[in-house]
Amino acid sequence: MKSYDHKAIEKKWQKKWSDTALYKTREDEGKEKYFIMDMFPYPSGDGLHVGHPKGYIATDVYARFKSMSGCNVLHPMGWDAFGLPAENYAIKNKVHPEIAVKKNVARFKEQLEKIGFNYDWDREINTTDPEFYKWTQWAFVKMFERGLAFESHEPINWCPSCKTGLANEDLEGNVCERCGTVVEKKPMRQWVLKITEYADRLLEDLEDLPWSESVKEMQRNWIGRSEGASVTFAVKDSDKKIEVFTTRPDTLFGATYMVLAPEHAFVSDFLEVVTNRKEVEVYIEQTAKKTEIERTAEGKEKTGVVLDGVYAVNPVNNEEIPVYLADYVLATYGTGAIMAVPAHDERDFAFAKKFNLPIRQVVVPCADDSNNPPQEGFTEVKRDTVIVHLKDKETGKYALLDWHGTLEGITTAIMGGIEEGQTPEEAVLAEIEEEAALAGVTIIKKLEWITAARYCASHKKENRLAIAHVFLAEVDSVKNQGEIPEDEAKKHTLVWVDESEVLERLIPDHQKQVWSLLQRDEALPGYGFLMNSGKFDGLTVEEAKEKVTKHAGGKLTTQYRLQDWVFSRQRYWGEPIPIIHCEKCGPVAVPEEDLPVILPDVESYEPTGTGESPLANIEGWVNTTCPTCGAPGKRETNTMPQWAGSSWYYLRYIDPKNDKELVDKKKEQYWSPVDMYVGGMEHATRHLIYSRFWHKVLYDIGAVSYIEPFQKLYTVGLIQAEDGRKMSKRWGNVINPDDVIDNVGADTLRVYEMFMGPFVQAIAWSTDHMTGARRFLEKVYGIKEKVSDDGEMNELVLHQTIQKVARDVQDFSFNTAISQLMIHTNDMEKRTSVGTEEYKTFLKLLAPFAPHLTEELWSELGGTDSIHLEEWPVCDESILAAATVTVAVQVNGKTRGTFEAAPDTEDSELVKKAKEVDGVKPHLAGKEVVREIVVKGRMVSLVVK
RNA sequence: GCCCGGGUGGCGGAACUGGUAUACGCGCACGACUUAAAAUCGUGUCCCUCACGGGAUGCGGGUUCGAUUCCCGCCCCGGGCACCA
Repeated sequence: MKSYDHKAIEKKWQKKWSDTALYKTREDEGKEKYFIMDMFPYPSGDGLHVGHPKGYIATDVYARFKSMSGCNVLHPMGWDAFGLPAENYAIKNKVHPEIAVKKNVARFKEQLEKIGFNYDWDREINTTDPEFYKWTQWAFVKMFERGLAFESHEPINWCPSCKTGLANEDLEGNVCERCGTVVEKKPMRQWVLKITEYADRLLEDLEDLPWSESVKEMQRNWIGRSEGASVTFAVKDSDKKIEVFTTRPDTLFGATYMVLAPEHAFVSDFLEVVTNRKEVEVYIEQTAKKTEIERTAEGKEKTGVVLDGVYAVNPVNNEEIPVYLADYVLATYGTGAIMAVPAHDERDFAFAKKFNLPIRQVVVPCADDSNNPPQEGFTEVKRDTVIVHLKDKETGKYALLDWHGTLEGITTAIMGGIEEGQTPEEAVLAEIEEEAALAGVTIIKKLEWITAARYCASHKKENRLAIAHVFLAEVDSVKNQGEIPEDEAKKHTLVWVDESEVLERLIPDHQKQVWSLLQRDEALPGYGFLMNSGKFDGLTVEEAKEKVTKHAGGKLTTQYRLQDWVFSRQRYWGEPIPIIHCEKCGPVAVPEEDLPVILPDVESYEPTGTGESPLANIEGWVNTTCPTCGAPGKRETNTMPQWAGSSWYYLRYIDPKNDKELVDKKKEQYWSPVDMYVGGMEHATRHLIYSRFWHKVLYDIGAVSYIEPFQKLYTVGLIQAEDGRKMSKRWGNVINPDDVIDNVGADTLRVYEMFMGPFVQAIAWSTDHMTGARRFLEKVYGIKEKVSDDGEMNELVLHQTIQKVARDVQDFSFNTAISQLMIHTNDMEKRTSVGTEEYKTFLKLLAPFAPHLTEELWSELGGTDSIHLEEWPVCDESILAAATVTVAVQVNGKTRGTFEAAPDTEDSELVKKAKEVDGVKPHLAGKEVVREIVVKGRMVSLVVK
């Protein structure tokens, strides 16, 4: 299916364009500015990601459109080509990182030019350029001076294969992202950035960003803010104290034991005191050996050991409770210690069951009956009641009551009040006797919780709070069922239903809840009011939180899941951390005038294997003098992670050659923030949080003028293999873009990738569907034959297309933009001739999508300059406004016909016309029109009786 | 388990702010051209019905003159976090 020679055309124009940027970065007066960025590498194999150029094509289309629309466009290339892939390549092929980067960039450029990507390459920067990383080091020094960068000796992840330390972002689960080896824990000195200090701002400023909800939500989860209280427990016969964090201070009275993280430092304080020291030490050792995978692979099965002889004192009631070590408590979150409330926490519940610890309910789950809600101003009355689910052993069915009269519509289990002097069990048997006339009943389970419901007894002007004791009972057979008394039968009908239907038949929420609790063996949900809590009984959970905290002498606090950012690597590669260690002064920042600290030449830049950076072996580099006191000092040999440069590189693109400051303030104010950032979902929680943090630090030190770096953010949907799986060399299902370009051309590839579906959505590649894109371009090419100056014009379709393509490209809805271009093409194809002006305008609209073909046709039509430097066509709104509209007519909500009308037709005239439409008349015959609704330019809706 | 996103023909998908559901493309069927095939062009293509008409946007209910769109309950798929107290 070859009707135009894509190879010749594409080659010709790529050559002509090679030294012309099709959208040069400009700062022309009076033009709108646009700063567009993407982060995807396109080249595949050899250490780079296997991928498709969808992201780049999209930003390219967008940039061309903006440029043609008269905007100043800044569109630099992404970052990944210079980062981790290059490093991997360097290590694997034993070449210097700088060479690896150069190779990658050259290749990157070549591949992008193949798909018609062509712009101002002079702005590019990369990590090996000291002029660039000087400013990364500069920012680090500023952080150090503000206490935001500090040293720490926490255990870190160690990859035994790469022989290097890894931060969380280098891991997938607990597996090294680069080599797939399971990592170990190893204590090591690290530089850490205090990102937690920015947690609240990172969270709050998220609100106003026009990002997709899912990315925002991921960041919120990642930061993981939770509000609660910190409470201190004294230790019996000791001056030690244990502080815990809890989100449920309202359940303090339910704490029946305490748990410490086994790896937590303060555990050793207790070793002297415990009477089972051996056992405790064994457990600590076992936990340390377990990898994180083992810990989670064991599921939620709880393990732990008691600290015999150690008791904590609950500050709310001075109760002495045992203390355990268990690995379900993490040393890294909160204080590394918890109070355990088994009645109201899943994990504590599971642990308590396994270790036979007491479970004390302190919150009664209480639901307001939505069918019969409590009324304002009624007297509050409390009743003790029983609810019993009765099972017929023979059939397996359960007894339910369908209520009549005032309770019509309600279906419940058998229930009733507990009379004076009755036990709940006696009440159960009595109710079954009364309501079901059954004897020979056995109670088989009593729910360990009590529950409650509030409802309104309107006839007595009472709000009732029913405290319910819940039971499960069985009857051998219903054969000897007696006569149900008349007064009971009047109130309700007894029905027997299958177990699977019980839940859906039960009507007030409380009844459903009771059934669910009876089925499950779980901790209780987190709403209701307090019990077993002394003077706080009866308060709601919300009311109690602050009051109980105060009573316990604790304070309300906030915790985050987000941890500080481990910012050092033991590698050659990367920006050296600009610190000098002096024996007298400690760690001292390298003065600004001595920046950048440049990587020395080195024979082997592979990891040393000892955990130290290869730089540590270069004595001439390591030994220096302290900038403060002049005494001998040693340089920091750790280097920064790849995230360092990528956290702010977008700012450097604005002003890549500046040697005076990070970025010129005026230029920064002009171009910032990035208007459109396109990347992958994998950046949602790491790169995008790190950049936001870095940017906010720069804002705080006055280097930039906006609090957020990126405005619109689009995450590109993955192109899956034709079989619906991920493209992977392992599966052999990879579609190589280079082959596609060879077969059908770069233009077809571009059109197809933009047309295949919504930009953000993951879609499977389909070579079949791609033929549609090729056919479309062939039609466009074919129409050229009938183009003439006096050819036929369809202004309406043309201007509709101008409008829709502009709007859709703006919204990144490339698929619908192309759809409209196809509609226009089909329209031109049906005509015998096409006017030159219309065709030329159409080509301009198509140009961003199919740059080579449109450039060729443009020049054939006499264009001397590039079509990509033309101006974007302007939509003539008056043509659209003057077009007649099709008005639909609905009768009682059903469409019965349509008619054509001028857009400015009066409402009354539209109604009159609507009533005369053929398909409508029979539906009006003999009926009265009671309502007429007119939606201008769209429809008339008639309601008849 | 918790949170987020989604469910529309045989397939990819479209539908402005509640206003003619199924645009555009792929596929399929029939026809034209051809000795023939491919390519191309034309016509048709949600389901039931000869028709009138009726029914369909995961399922059930609600609000509305009118619901893919809003509300309530459920099912399924995708993704994120996950012993985070």
